Amino acid sequence: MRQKTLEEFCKQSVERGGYENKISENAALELEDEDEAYVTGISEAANIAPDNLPPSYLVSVGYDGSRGVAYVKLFEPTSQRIYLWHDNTGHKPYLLTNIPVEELKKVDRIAQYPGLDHFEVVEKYDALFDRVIRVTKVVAKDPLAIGGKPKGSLRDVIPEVFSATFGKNEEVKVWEASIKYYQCYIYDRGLQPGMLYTIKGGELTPYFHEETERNVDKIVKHLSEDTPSDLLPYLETWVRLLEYPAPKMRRAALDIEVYSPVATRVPDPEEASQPVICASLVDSDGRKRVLLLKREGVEEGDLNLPPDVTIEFYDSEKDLIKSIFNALDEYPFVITFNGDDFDLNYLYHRAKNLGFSKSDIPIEKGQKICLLRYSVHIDLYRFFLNKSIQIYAFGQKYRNVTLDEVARALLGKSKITLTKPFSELSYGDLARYCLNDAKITMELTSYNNDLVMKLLLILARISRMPMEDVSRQGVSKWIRSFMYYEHRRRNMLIPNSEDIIAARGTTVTKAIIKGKKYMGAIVVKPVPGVHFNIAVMDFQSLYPSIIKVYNLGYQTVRCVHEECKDNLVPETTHWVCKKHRALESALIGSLRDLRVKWYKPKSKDKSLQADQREWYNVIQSALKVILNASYGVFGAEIFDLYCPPAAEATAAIGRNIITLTIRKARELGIDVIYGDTDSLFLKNPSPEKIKELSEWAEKVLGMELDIDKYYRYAVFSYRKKNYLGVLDDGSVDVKGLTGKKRHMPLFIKRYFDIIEDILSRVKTPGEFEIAKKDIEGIIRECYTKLKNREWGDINDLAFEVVLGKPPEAYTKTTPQHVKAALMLQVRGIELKAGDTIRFVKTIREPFVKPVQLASSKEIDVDKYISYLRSTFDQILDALNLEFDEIVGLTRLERFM
DNA sequence: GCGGACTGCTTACCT
DNA sequence: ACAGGTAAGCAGTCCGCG
Repeated sequence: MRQKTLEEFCKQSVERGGYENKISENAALELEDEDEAYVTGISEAANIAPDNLPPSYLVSVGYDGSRGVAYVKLFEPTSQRIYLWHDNTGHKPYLLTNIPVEELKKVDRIAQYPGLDHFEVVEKYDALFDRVIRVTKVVAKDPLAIGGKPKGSLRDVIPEVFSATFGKNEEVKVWEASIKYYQCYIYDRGLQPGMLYTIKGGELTPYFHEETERNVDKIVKHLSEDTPSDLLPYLETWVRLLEYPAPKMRRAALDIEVYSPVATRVPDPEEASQPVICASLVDSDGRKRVLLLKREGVEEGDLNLPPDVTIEFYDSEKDLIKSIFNALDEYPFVITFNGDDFDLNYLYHRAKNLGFSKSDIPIEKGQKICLLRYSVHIDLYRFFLNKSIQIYAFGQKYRNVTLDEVARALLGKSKITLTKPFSELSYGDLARYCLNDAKITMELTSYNNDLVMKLLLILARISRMPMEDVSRQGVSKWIRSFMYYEHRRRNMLIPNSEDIIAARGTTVTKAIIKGKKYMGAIVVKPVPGVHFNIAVMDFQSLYPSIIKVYNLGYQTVRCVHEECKDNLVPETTHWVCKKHRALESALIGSLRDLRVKWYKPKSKDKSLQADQREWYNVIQSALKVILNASYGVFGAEIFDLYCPPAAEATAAIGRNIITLTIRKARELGIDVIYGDTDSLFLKNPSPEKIKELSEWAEKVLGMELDIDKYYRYAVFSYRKKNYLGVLDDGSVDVKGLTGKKRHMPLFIKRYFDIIEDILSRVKTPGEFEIAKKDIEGIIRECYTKLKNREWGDINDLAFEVVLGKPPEAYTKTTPQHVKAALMLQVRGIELKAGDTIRFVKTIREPFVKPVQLASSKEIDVDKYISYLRSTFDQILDALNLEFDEIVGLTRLERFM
């Protein structure tokens, strides 16, 4: 019998659109006419996964407190529904300790502990000391007995009881007691979030798709030649996780508006004292609903919304909220922008205030998050706030994480600007505003062929985390999670952070920057001037490569074996194990190889179909996000496998590699113009020389050194991290130059852009001389305009600087933007960390003013001219031009 | 009391 | 709440100065 292809699943789901639940959906629609008791959402029984459930994606795992077991959420792509499956294997939470069972049994506080289940003796591999140890597994009836109770869970009680008596010879140890129970469940059962499962005889059973499996084999085989053989099993695991396609994920975006008596105040969701007056639901099938609360004295306004929008009026707020709740139960995925903090939080408390019973509220409120009982809630605010996502997945396209700015950057759409407070809006205006928010929220998950949803799925797979968690947590948690998973898979003890520090010590090099822990990368002093024909070479993911090739990890750096101590890391006193492969090295190394050798090339492979290429591009971006952070986490205290010597060794080897490579290049007679961390800028190298250098790197260093790009020419001053390069197609890379920085006044930026444009047209050294004259002219023009105070809009002179903390928190110094911020605050404008302050330079104390308060007369022209000078000097230096000479001419001219 | 040399703080950037 | 290195500008401090 032929299996359906996964694409067929997905297509089918689109066609049938998940309309299997017509009954409850209609019930929700008919609410208005019902006088009866509320129709509740789907009953839980309807959501229990039946036997032989069609292949379904495991999207979430949690703990059901009332049943005292773990549960999983399975997303069935044909019906587009979520099914729940509760654990029936008897898995229980536990911790590990070095206190023997007999000792534990002697103490009533432990032996009689209410939540205690039983003790076991287990063996674990202790990677820090390369030995197998016997530890006690303390098994509990519920997760709170292990950790998290304010009064003292077992993880606190055990050290408390034994530290006095036991502490003389050996320290009391408790391990693995701070892992969330549902993560523990994922690890122990080897579950793969984001992958396919079915239910067989009541058991949660992985589902393998033959065609995809064959594909996995093919890819692994293809890559097996140049992968170290011990990494092959890792490669295969990753490839399987990445190759299974993503389903179509039916979802609704929700946005609510709340009445507010004070126009400038957003009502506090914890109090929820004001009514919900509007809600919008926009779903992935294009359905759009606006739910409005009827209120006294509200104008109708223009209620002519597009024909695909359904407007529903509710006499009672309770009915309106009930209607929202029904939808929340229906959709497998619910999308919000800041729903954790506001929308769902507000609805939760508002429903409670209105007397909803617990079972009528589908929202499960945590400390800082809001989850849903039968769906997966994705709060896009949390996801887009993630720095790694912001930088590496979206290339810094947005800066501030607001719905408006993210939507502008990614979709080219924006929020509707309101001229009146919510309380004064007509139904029509309110509906339009709210609907627009829900629409762009939805679109943030659907643009680029559901990029964001696919990214979340892939990240859930790699990290082994529920989709809810992966969307809310940072990259260090993702990395920790897949590393913990691997510990459990290999029956390795997960060390405590202090165990790693105690066993491996700290760093031995001195950082260049005060306050940093160890020395980082090398930046080569550039050769100033204009250089034609520059080849930029770089090492493909240098740090992950080093971790792979040099076997770095907490287990291997400064290992316990005498015989490894001669395997030294350059410039340090650290050595690396020669006997065992570090877990980090295996996991990160295999991920790196996959990205470099498979997913990145495939994402650009024109012989593939567009949607396949797109899918591979999602995968390679996800890998990029993780790989980019993989070295950093070693050196981050907040990372649970923090290992400073491992981070230091990575950077030290990196310095060694770039240094050796520069030396080799020079030996080959190539001029190295510049280099930073993992890159080399080579002047006019012949293809043969490039090849030779690359082969040398491969052979001697075991590193892949490739051409990244060619610059027609590049402009360097003496400054590091500061250059301009013109590519063959005339596009320009500007790196680090002040004229491009975010905070610079638009007036200066505009002239900088003109110069950039002039430079982009230069093709030959000859053309350069003409360009120079043009540049001089532009600078003169800019200077004259300033001198004559002809800047037009004063806003164009504003510096835009972001507050790193609230204005009051600057105690050591008061920078200029803070001075301006304080002036605004005096006027009753509240400011917080992350707000951008727009200010101009003025002639009188304190020499700054927020633009809003400044007039053109008080502008300090000389200050701006000195900024002009320093900004353009970065380019003029390289062109052998002098700012003063250029503008001096004009002064002469003016006197003549 | 004031200017110059210096250090420190802060932001924005690069890899 | 991944790392360190660099540029730039301003704030604040110290020291010398008969």
